[in-house]
Amino acid sequence: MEKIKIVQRLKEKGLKATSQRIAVLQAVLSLNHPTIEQIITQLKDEYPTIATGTVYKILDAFVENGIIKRVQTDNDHMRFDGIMQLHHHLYGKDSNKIEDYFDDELNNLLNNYFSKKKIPYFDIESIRIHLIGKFKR
Amino acid sequence: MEKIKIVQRLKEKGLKATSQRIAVLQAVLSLNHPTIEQIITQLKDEYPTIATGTVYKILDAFVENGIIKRVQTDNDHMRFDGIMQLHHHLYGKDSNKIEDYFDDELNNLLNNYFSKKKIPYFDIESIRIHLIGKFKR
DNA sequence: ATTGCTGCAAACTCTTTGCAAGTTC
DNA sequence: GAACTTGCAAAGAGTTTGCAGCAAT
Repeated sequence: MEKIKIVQRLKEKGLKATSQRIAVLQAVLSLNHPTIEQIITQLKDEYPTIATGTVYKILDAFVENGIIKRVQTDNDHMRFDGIMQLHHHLYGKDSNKIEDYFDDELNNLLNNYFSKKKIPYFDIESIRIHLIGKFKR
Repeated sequence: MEKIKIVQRLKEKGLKATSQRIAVLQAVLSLNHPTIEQIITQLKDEYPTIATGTVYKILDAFVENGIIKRVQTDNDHMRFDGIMQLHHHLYGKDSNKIEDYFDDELNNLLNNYFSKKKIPYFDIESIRIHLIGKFKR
């Protein structure tokens, strides 16, 4: 994504477009569900002075403002996802890999299903599928 | 669950049925996706001498042996689930609540769907739905 | 008796916080 | 210039580890 769009994405939410934020958002978008560590590693080349605490603060601000999302994991460290469009995830059982999975047919199927079968005590806002299995080589 | 079945569940996996393990498993089964803290709180009454590190070790052993599962969360602390039967989860958006959701009709629908629509580079072993929304009061 | 488990406390790792100095609008 | 953001370093929280003593089989 070009820098101009990144800046836009920040300003839309009322966040100041500092060079650190731009770099962090670029990193999240270019990496695949990265941990903080991976983000910092990626940044250090072009931005060796960035502070760990700053990266945490930036990512928190992004999540709060709906610019990125946290990825759910069993346990390991925080991971982030810059794709805000509805999608699902493939979780590699042995590898630590998480891949995006887009499937509108599936989304329709599920929306249909849950529009008929209501859960009495719960209002669904979004539906996410976790497909757990193995990536083929 | 009665104590005898708990002991069975441990011995089946080759784990010694210590009183600490029995108490931890009972706690996980009686609580709703508890954190470690909740488990320890529950245990302290009847078992005030149990050590935090021991609880961590016990839970790890349980997960490794398929006696319980970890629950995925955005970020907060480890949570555990003693129900091994296939089921899904409702995540309260504001509350921190996670509830179980059983739905065989849904399971069939999804199994059907994915038996037709293969993902070329991925072998699905299990499908879990996360329904994110709000619990009605 | 053997093997495995617990309790404890110290060590680790990741994450959060506070504040002065620096930037953006 | 006002308001916000960064860097830094220290503190916090949760989790892991090692080992001597203890318990289960």
